[in-house]
Amino acid sequence: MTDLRATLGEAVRAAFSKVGLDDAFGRVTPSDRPDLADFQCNGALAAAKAARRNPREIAAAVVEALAGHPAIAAVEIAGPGFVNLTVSEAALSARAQELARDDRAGAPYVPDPRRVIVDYGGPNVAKEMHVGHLRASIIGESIKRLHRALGDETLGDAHFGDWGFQMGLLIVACHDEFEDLRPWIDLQGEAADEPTMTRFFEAVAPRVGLADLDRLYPMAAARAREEAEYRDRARRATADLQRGRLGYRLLWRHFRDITRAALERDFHALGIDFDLWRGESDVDPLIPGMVGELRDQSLLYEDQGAQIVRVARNDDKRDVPPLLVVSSEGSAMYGTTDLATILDRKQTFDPDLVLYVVDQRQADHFETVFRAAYLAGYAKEGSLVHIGFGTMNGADGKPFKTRAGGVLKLRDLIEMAEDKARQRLHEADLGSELPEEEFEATAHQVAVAALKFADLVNFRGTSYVFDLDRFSSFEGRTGPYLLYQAVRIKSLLRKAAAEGAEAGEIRIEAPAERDLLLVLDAYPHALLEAYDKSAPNLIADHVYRLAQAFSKFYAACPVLAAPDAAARGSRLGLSTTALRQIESALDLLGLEAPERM
RNA sequence: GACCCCGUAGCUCAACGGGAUAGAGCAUCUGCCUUCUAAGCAGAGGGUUGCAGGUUCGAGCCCUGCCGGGGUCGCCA
Repeated sequence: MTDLRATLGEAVRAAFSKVGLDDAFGRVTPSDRPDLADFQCNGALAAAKAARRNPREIAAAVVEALAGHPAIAAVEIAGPGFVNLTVSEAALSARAQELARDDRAGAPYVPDPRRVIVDYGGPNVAKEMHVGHLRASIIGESIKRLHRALGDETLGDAHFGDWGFQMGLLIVACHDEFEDLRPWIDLQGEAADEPTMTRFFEAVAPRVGLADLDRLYPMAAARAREEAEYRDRARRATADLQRGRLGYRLLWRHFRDITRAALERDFHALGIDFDLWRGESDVDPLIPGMVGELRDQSLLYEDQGAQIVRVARNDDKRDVPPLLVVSSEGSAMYGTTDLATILDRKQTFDPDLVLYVVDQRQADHFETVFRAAYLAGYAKEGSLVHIGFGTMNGADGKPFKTRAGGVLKLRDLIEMAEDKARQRLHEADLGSELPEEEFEATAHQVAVAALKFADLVNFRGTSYVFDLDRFSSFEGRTGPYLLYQAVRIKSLLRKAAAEGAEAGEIRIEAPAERDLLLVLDAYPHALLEAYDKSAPNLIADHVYRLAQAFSKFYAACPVLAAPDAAARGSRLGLSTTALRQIESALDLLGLEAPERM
C-alpha cells in the first residue's frame, strides 16, 4: 500500500539523485494550484539556492529524469522552477482499487512499532471533573487510538489522583459527619481479616456515597483554608492514611472505588476508556526506595531543608528550578510522585515513549521531572514527552467559567450539549420517526460529536473559545456535520443494497470523482503527520475535507441513477470506500456515527 | 523583572522544510429540491497577515526592536 504522494515522492527523489543532487529535495506535496496539477515539488528552487545554479535548469534535468514514469501522466515546469505533476489514469485507478479493497481504508502502519503509554485524563478522587479534564481526555483518547491503530503497543493510563491532602480532608470530613461510623473509621492496626473488612464495607458503603463526597469535599477544602486547626487534623489524617492506619485505609479504598466506578461510567459515555487506572497511591510504596537510590547516585542535595535534584543545565536560557523530591516537612511532592510513576512504568511496561497529555501550563514542571528521570536513568533521553494543550475559554477569552463564576462541571456541560442536540434535531425535524430510545442515543452521539470535534479541530496547543451554539450546528466544520455526512452515505448504501446494486471496479471519470480519490489517497499521510506531531487536528482536517469532497461528488454524480451498471458499481465502490475512511477517521477522533438520523 | 506562546477576513481558525493567486467554516448576498437525507451543492463580496526595520530572487513563516494579549517562574497539583 503506497499512496500516490509517496509514490511520486519516491520517483522525484530518485530523479534528484540521478542528476547528482540530494534526494531530500524531492519532497512532493499536494498542489497549491489544483487547476494546474495534482502534486508539486519545489525542491529545484531550494537545490538551486544551495548549489548557486539556475532553478529552471535543475527542474528541467529532474523532469527529464522522470520521463516515462508509469504513475505520471504529465510533468511541467512552472514559474521560477516548480515541478508540477499530474497523476496517470492507470495509477489513479490502481490506487482506487487498492483503497477499496483495504479494510483499513488506507490507514498505514508505522515502520517501527513502539511500546507507548499515553497518560491523560487525570481525574481525582472526590474532586468533580470539570472542563479542564475534558480537553485532556478528548485529546489523549485520540492520541492513544492513533498510536494503537498505527501499530504501537499502546496503553492509556488515567493517572488517577487518589493520594494527596484531599484524602485527609475527606477522612476528617467523614469522621465529623458520620458519628455512628466513627468506630469503623477509627479502627486501628494495619491489616484486617476478611470478616472485618466485609463488615466495614457493609457499614460504610450504604452511608457514604458519591453525593456525600461531592458535598463534603468543597466544604472541607474551604474550611481548611480558614482554620489552621482543621488543616492540621487533615494533614495528620493524610499522614496516618499513608502510614497505613486501617480504618482510614479502608475508608479511602471506599472513596476510591465509588469514584472510579462513577468516573469510568462518565468517561465511557464520552467514548473514553482507559487501560490502566494506576493511581498516585500505587507508586507511593516506591518512593522511599527511590529517594535512597537518588541519594546513592549522588543526585540528591539538601537545600533550605528540602531534598532536591538539580536539573539546571549550562545552556539554559532561564533559571530551571530543581525537582523538589522531599519537602522541608518531609513529605513527597507531586513531582516526586511523577518521578516514581516513571520508575514504576519502567519496571512494569518499559515503554519506549510516554506521552503526557496535560495542560500547557505545566510545561516547566514536566521539563523538570523529565530531566530528573533522565539523570536517574529511569527513562531514555527523549522518551518522555509533554503534549501540552491550551485552555478552553469563555466568550471573554478567559478560561471558561459558569455564569456564577465557578468551574463548570463536566456532567453539566454534557447535559447542556445534549439539550442543544435535541433542540437542533427537532428544529431540523430529524429523527422524529425514530423510537424514543434511538432518538436519545442519537442526541447523545450528536452532543458528544459536537464537543469533541470542536476541541480536536483546533491545534491542541492553542486555546479556543467555547461556543455551544456553533459547535452544535449541523453546518460547517462541526462534529454533527460529519455525522450527517456519514449517515447520508449509510442511507445511500442501504438503498443500493435493497435494489440489489453492488460495488464494482472503480473508474475515475468525473472531476468530482478524481478530487474525491485524491482526498482518500491523502489519508495515510495525514495520519502519519498527526502521529508525529501528536496533533489530532490533522485527522479532523482530513475527515472534514473528505466529507466535503464526498458531498461534492454526491451532488455531481448520481449513484443509484448512474448512466449504466458499471458507473453505478464504480460510484458505489467510491461511496463505500469514502464511508469506511470517514468512519475510520471518526473512530480515531473517538467519535461514532449513528445508522440514521 | 526573566523566559515561553500567541497576534492572519466582521467572528472562529488554516497555511504542510521560506515559494505560484494567504485558504476553510460562520455571518452577508445570488442561484439550485418532480432524482440517492438541501444539516447539502454551485457562485459572489470581504485581507497593508499587530507596527517598524532587516536577510532573501522570493517572508504570514527566519532575524532585531516596539505595541497588544496569555502563560510560567521550588515546598498546591
